[in-house]
Amino acid sequence: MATIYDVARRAEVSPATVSRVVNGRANVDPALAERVRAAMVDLNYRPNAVARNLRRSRTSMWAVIISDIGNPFFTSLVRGVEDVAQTAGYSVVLCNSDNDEAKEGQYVNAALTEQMAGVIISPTAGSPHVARLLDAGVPVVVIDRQMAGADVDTVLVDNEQGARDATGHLAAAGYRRIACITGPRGLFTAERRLAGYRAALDDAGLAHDPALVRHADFGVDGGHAAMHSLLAVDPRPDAVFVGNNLMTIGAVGRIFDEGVTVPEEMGVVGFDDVPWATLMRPALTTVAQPTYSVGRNAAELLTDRITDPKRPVSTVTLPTELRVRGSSGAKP
Amino acid sequence: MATIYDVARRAEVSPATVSRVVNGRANVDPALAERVRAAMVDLNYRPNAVARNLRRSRTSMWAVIISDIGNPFFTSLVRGVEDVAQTAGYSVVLCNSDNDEAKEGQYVNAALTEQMAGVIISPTAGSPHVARLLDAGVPVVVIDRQMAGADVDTVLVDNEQGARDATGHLAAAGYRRIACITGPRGLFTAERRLAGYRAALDDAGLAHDPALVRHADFGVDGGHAAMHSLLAVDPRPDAVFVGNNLMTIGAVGRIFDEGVTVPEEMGVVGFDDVPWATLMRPALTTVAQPTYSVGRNAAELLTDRITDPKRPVSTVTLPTELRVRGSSGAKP
DNA sequence: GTGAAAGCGCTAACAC
DNA sequence: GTGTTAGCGCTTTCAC
Repeated sequence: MATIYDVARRAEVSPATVSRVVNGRANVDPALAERVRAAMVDLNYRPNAVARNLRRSRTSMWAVIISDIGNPFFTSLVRGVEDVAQTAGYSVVLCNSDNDEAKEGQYVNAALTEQMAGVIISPTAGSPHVARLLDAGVPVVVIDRQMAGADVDTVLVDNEQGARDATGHLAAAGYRRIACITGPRGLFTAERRLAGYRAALDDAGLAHDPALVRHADFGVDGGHAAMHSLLAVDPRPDAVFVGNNLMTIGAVGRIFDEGVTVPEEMGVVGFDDVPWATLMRPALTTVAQPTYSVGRNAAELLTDRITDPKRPVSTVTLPTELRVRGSSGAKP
Repeated sequence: MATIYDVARRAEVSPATVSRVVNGRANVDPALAERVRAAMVDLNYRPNAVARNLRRSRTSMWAVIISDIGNPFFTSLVRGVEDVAQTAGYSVVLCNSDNDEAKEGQYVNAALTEQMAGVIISPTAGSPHVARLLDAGVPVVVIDRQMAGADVDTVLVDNEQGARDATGHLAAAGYRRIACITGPRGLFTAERRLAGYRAALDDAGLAHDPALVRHADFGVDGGHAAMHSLLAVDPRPDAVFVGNNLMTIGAVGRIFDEGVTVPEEMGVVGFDDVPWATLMRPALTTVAQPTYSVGRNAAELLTDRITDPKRPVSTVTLPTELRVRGSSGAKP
């Protein structure tokens, strides 16, 4: 691998001049610059980013640590981050923590030891790792979760309002015993969505029946099991608001297994829009999250934070959008 | 940030000794080692990976460059890679090329300048970038595509056999005018799947009707448009084999739009299993790919290549599995 | 406008 | 078993 010295020798200039050309500094004689460029091509020179990073003691990479690479939520989020990163001159590396605190810790270590320029993270519940990044002075933006008491830039979606819209829509369609399957107790998004569900019941003057609320694990099987137990409640719920996309798969699967009809016997609204929502029969009504915007906003907050580490932290909350389809069609 | 010299001073040893302790070398007096560890904790010392990488002139990161982060195919593939990487002591960073050759080029540049220890890549069609990695001596494993004439370790799934199984299954179920929607012309996986479709028609003694073959873009809209035009063919096809998961969404959507019934008027089999296959009514018959295994195998080939750069290249081809569900139910 | 030279933080000979 | 020392390849003062 050719080094900057090889190029300098061949172009008969000093390494400093090569460096200036490589980095597009002015103050280089055009003739010299041309010679340098020719030498770089001849030698197939490629700057060694590791050496540069060491010398500058900073890198141009961002780590995006997400909790589940399989969740469509993160797909367009990553695109939003990438689009901003690219114009700002950063590369994005994705790290998949799989909702596992230990794995998350490893990636945080990597971000720290690799001197990443910034980190965007959707932390696992009660994660101690965000604090470690903050302590080390690494610019951080948290997405999708609010860190209790942490002084950190954050991008959220309005989970409560989204859940309230969804549940309110079911109530308006005539459903009266509306159940809720939400995520694990104590998890930020799960609690907010549950709160929105409750608020909507109040709005509609419907009674709260604790027997109609389930906490599951945000996974397919959890949704399936929760729906199984809800269908055994007497009197049976006539609608269900499911608090994320994967649990919706499980819940709807269970509803079909039991031969219960949608939307006549059971209205369904899911949180998170998914590409296949229109493929279900009836098509699935969902609360769509502005995932691309979440990514963009997080990336913009990160560039701002990198530019000015002292600026006050801010939290951006983005609205959801209810997409009404057949699964919540008016109760006959 | 504390350096190795700070730790050495505090522990009253040399930097070399600290380095030995950090890297778990033997040959260090336990008492000294203890002092060093204490000093590291006191100073909250964290080794600077950039400096280490420069000195060793290698890193412990792998780049996994995938063509579409939104495709479920890559989800468990990444898990397979990560599981192997972790035990081998590597970190995995994901790069999303979005099937864009320019973006892929950027990530290849990053892998090169950042001195990545290895690269696993699903290249865009006709990508020149794999050759650049190879030329630079970077260990590379190609997945999902066969690079014409390139001397590179490769992990594939048996696209042709999978398509043949799918189409043969439709024929066996009694469908007679079986259409095919495959990917872009010249794309490796698209061509192999088309070849498998044709082989199955031969197996079943069915005629080849060129009017029943479509090339689309492996996206939802492409599948939708292709199905739209297939439904206008007279006589209409009575079944369709769709060459990837996203196009299947579009194609099935179109079939429903037209009020055509599945599986009675139109049998459907898709390539790539998806989590929501069982949610469709009827549930979707698919050709499942062993995605996790693809990831594991690629990672294992990569470690082998890193260990022994001179070993002959190998290609691993993994079998698919036909998952029969309702959408291909016997034609009445 | 250009070059000489000093490190960034670490590891690995080599000497003791 | 431990310390000294010389770089890894680059950027950046500081002279000129």
